[in-house]
Amino acid sequence: MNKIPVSETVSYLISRIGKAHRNRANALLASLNLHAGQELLLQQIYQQQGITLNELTCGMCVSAVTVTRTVERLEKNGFLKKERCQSDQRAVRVYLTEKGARAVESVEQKMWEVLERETLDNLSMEERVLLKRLLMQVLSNLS
Amino acid sequence: MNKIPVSETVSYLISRIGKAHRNRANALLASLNLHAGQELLLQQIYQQQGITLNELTCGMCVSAVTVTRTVERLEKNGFLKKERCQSDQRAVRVYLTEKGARAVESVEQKMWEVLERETLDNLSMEERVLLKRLLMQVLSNLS
DNA sequence: TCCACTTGTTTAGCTGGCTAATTATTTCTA
DNA sequence: TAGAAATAATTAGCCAGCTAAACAAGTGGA
Repeated sequence: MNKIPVSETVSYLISRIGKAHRNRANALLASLNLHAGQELLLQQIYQQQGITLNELTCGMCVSAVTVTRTVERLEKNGFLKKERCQSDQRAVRVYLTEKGARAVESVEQKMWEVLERETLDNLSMEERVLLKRLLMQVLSNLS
Repeated sequence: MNKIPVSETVSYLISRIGKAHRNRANALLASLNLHAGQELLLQQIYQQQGITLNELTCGMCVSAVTVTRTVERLEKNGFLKKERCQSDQRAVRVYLTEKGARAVESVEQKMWEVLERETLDNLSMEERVLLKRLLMQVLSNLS
């Protein structure tokens, strides 16, 4: 039962990769005046205009508080508009503005594609497929 | 050149895993009144009593500001003590208190081992070795 | 119908991360 | 040796995440 040091564990690797990956995403988003958390949210609204905050909360695996505040800042910066739901006055629906829609469209080019290319650099096709399969199992383990 | 949706990329998987992993680490640390960022810092001090804030900054791949504030909070909660360096009055050296040392020792049992076991659940030995190798390449790509 | 419960959102207050700018000290160099 | 440059830490102010607690609106049952 010879223990391996923490710095040699897969868990430690994951925490380092998570940070490096987020840092890189933020750097790529900086030119669009967006942050990583904001981008995922805009993307969801892009796919479903009029989505409610509660639906955003579920879809992003993030607390409702975080959604409220992120939406608030994105509205202040002109990326989206809020509107209270007619049929259920508790709920708030959000819609992308033109600025918001343009941002989502250019992010795919400027961030996700670059990030994916950089992440998978130096890996063969077989290794990429394998990595994806293993990571899906890890995500399932942690969820 | 048929594009795959963002939600099918390895990058997206990594961001989801990063969050799930951090959440699980925080949950395991909660009983010790620690957060994930604080633990890594205490661990470094444990390995090198009297380490300076600047050395901590380099070792953790984190900004100097974050180190200053995390150290401040950990000192307030009695996990460590600060002391100005004699030979270089600019630098600050930090030392674990007994409480801090006990915390580091129990974290290894209560967090890292559990986290590693959960992370690698349902993977064979060969898959674990492979996953580690692939993740080391990814980390290298992103650093 | 009215009260209890559930649901959607928000407020308050915390940690963790960042950049930019400031302060204090050391080091280097003209 | 005096002044410029580099280094270590801090302050101010931002975004992202969280829990706990409050509030408002809908739902259901006695």
